[in-house]
Amino acid sequence: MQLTNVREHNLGTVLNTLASSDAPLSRATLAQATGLTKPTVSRLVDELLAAGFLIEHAPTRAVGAAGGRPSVPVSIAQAAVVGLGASVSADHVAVNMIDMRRQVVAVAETPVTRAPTPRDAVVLIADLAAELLAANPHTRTSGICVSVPGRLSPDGRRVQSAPNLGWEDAPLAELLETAPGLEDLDVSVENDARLVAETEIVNRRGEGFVLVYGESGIGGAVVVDGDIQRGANGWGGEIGHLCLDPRGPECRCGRRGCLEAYASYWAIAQQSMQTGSGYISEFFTSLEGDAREAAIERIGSSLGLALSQVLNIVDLPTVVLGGYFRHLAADIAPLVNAQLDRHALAVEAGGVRIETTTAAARPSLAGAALRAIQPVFDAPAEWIRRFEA
Amino acid sequence: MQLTNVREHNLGTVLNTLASSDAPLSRATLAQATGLTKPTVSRLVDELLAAGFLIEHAPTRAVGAAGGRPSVPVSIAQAAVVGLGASVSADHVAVNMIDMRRQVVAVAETPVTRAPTPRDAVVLIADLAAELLAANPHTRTSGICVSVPGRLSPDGRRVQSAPNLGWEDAPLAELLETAPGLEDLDVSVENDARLVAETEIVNRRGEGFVLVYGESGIGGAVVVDGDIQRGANGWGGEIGHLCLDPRGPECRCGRRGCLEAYASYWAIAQQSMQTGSGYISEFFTSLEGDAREAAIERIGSSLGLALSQVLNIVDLPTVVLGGYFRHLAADIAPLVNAQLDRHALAVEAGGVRIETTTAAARPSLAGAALRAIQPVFDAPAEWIRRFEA
DNA sequence: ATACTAAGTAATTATTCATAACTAATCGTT
DNA sequence: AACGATTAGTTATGAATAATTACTTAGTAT
Repeated sequence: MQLTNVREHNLGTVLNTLASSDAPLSRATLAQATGLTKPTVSRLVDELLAAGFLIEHAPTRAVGAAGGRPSVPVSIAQAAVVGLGASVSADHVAVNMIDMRRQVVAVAETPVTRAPTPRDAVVLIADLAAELLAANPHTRTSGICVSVPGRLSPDGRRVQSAPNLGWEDAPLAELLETAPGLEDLDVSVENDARLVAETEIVNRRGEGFVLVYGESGIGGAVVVDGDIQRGANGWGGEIGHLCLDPRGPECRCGRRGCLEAYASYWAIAQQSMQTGSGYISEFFTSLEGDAREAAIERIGSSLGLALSQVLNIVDLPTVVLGGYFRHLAADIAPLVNAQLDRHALAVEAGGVRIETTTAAARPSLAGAALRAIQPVFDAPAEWIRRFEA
Repeated sequence: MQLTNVREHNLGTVLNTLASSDAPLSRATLAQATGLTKPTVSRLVDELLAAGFLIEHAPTRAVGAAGGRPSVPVSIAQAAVVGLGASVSADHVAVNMIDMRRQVVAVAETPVTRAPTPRDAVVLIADLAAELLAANPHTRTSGICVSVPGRLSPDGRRVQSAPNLGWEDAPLAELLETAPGLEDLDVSVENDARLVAETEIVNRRGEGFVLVYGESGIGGAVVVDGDIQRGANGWGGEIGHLCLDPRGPECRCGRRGCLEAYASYWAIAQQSMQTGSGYISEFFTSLEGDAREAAIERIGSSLGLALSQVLNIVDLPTVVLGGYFRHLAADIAPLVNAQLDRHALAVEAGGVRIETTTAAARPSLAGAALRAIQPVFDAPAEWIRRFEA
């Protein structure tokens, strides 16, 4: 432990404590929450105020007590720093901007007629980013994170495969770093399901969960203590290819009996003999009658079995349904629960809650921007230095 | 981060760096390995030397270089502190002693004719511990950890159920703490499979793995970055009750198609119509001909399928087979690999290594003692104070 | 002998948080 | 209105720790 890191660590603690609090907090409350002493917190808060990362509010009188000096609540300043998120899909490219309150302040989008090449996608992203930055001229920007519906290399610099975009081994991080207008930004790339998980981590304040995300395929993430489990090759949480039955239906991946072969968009479309309009969520809302019944049954029970397996291995209290599973949640939850009751150990103890993603719209885009700005919370001193220079 | 903790942290870093090195290290090497400066390391090493936690060796000349002052290697002193491990099973109670080199220095054992009650087990453990401590009078002891073949409460103080011992909701930690002779020791209780994992963590230097441990049931552990994943209710890594087939054979736990219902001792014994001598490893070595073939086939393929599921969720590079699986490893490995090839994503990238537990004998007992002494490595300053007082 | 190299030590400095005492601001009671 | 009680926040001082810099030590190579 370098002594230099202690202040960095403590500044981060203060900032993160404020970030995960709904209301502004006083220095005294912060001291109690962080375990640091009042003078220490005072110093740290002053430093963050000077950097423009925090703002002071009007003094408020003590809560229920008899007297006492009014406290001066501080909270995170919106405009101090922003992060950019981007997402690429077969029909549009979008970029958004998030402030340090973790609220989206701007979105820009370009529709495309067919899936862009990696190079085209980067150009579109750079243009949209420039547009957003021009419209908000006085902000300092930490970085940009791009959400991709596909699998990444373990180092996160290449997109190994994104079937929906037709990408194979695309050096996306490198393209982004050299794109005009993005030179000064920290660049990262991440899988869309993982970024939905990032949004959930923020909204759930670090409690562990298993995310299942239905889009073109079925993605997922396992989150323990606020950290996404990546594993040795970056495939941690790839719930879509859990084997439910070795003699089950064939999957796109060439294996047999994967969850995707039961509960994915293409599997259900195939099963119900419908072509699908191309828009996944529309497809599911368009299903009616017996076809809908059958799809619900198939999705609910296969998902329940897969989740039983996941929960027996990682033992987490919450399952979060995202993507089109979110829209079907009310219908599939009883079926999922029935399977969990039958197969999951965790049900005997604390039980398992089935919930849906908390973000209203574009959770992976929101997650991308969150990922872009998170470093500022983790190492404020470094960013204070960078923005001064 | 309290400033007080910095030294504690750095002492721990130095001690753990030395512990995970085969050879003694010089102060200069330690400085490089830990990222601390030479003067700082010098101070920390001197402190640990004064406490008797380290010893200096004779100076050795520089390795391949042209000249230079000879370095003075230091290494961990064996006798500084010992930890006690204990294990309880249906036919014996054992206690061992491990030094800070993490080597077993003494073992004592009492056979029993039938499974002891919790109270009797504690008496036997305390007697054996007293015996070992009396035979090694000049050592300071950190604590004792007891290995139990059963499921613990989330706080680790009660044995919720241990079918082999006939225990139900036994307050083992409390009984141990009040046992005569153990008053001054830190007491803990842990599941046997988890303690086998603890041994593997030490021997594998923190690389992640999945452990499958076959004894009376099938236990397991998932280890990521040197940490055993426990989960919300303490059931993380309970691979034995993964569901391989919802319509599969009935399991002891009341569910259907659990791995245990295919690959456990009792399932195989049932299948092969043999009574079993009572000793599990003897049972498997006694199997011959078709019965053995069938058992291998059944164990290998079910284990392979279960491991495929685990690895798709946690994506780790190594599977470690323990307990009776260890003895069958050569035979079942091809079958396991065949299933992994068919169902596990990880095989496509780095591949998965199938290995066996590294400890020669009694891995759970060794793990118990390791667990007992580990706190000394993590917070040396605290123990230096405790031993001074 | 001399130069060179690397290990380890010593003295000083800088950074940081902890402690304790103090000031500030408000409420309630007398 | 005066006073005490209460809580927030600041100031001054102190203690702990690692970083920096320069130095000494003990060898090898020429």
